[in-house]
Amino acid sequence: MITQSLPTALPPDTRTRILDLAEGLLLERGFNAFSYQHLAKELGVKPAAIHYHYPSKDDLGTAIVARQLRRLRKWRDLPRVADLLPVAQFEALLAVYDTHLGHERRVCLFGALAADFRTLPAPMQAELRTFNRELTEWLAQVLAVGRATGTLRFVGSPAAKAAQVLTTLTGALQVARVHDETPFQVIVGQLRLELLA
Amino acid sequence: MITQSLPTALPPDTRTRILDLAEGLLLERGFNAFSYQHLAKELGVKPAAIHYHYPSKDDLGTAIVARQLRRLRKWRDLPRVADLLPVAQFEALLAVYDTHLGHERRVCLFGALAADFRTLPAPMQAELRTFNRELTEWLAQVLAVGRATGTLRFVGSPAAKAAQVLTTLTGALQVARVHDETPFQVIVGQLRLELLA
DNA sequence: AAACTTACTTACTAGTTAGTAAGTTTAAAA
DNA sequence: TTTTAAACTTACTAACTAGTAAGTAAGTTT
Repeated sequence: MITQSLPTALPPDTRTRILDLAEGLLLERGFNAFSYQHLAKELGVKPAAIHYHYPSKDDLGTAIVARQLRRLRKWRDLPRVADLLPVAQFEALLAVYDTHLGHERRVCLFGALAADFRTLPAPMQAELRTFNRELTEWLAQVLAVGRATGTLRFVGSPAAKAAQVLTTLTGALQVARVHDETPFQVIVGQLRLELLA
Repeated sequence: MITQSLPTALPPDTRTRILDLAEGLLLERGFNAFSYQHLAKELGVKPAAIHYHYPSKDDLGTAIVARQLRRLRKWRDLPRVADLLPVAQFEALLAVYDTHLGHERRVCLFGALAADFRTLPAPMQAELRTFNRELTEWLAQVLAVGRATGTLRFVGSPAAKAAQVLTTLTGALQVARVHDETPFQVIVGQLRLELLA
């Protein structure tokens, strides 16, 4: 047996460890609920080390959103996603949201930042708008093809339905945080019931 | 013409002015984005005056949610709401969310607090859960009667549909904040299209 | 008139925040 | 071998945070 080595999972450097931890805290507790001190203590470095990699908290926040945007584009264009039939693409999207539940009931990026949106630095706002726009456009396309091929069923425009479905998923993760996983499963079940032809 | 005097709109006392301002800031910028200093400066009093009325920020936050819960119950039981037909009750609910758009594009209480939920004091968490549960139960009843009388149309259980619709409305106000009012109108239009028989 | 209450202000504490400047260690490059 | 650059630590600042304690002025009750 040959040792698997592509892609090699290198031990993440400090820069990445900061980003991972900050992203986790953002999605679990909100952007204003963690500080450079928290990050530093958890990572076993001094706060100034965080400033070395991300001079300001604005830079750190923007880096988090920018990375999520890169991930979205990469995921969307992956053959194992792009080549699926619309129904399977929709299920793949639901699986992503379902994953959040298993990770400390994280909300999605959009749901984590929307309420505090006006307190965010402008570059972060811009990245988040792009993130939401591209995801909505992708889903609209999936829905359009799905309806055209008779595997997905809905009334109205694909764009409107996409906006509605994504908004519902964002909210469903928030409800899961406030109560428990049950309402999330109920809401996703309702979405499937309505959409799958 | 007789001067209208019931209920008299007294100039609000400091206690109420604090609550009103804090609620506005909560819904416009998030719970962690305002301080006793902000409140005091805006109201022309000293921070200690706020502490006199609401000893801790936890107390203030809990008072905001508790008042919203009282308002919900009062609204729901108002004759001009309780006596409406289901379709009109649903439209009355949509009107409430629409009102938020006109007020600096405020999100709803639930949408403002869900992301930061774990950082909130326990009494605030409890009040918010009750708020969401009662609102969902109310809408489930409205939907059940609406479908039974043939004026509302949906598949699945009324409870599941109610959870889905409220979650969508919460998210729609958040999307409106991040982008503009357009996606909110699009999503609400989609809801009407699907639900109104 | 005396006692008490309400609604504050003044003055303070202790802790946290983001952020900076200067120095140190380590390893790679010239 | 010297130089250079990356990745930090140490030590600090200025501003802000919630919260407290003591005092005060005005009105209410007894």
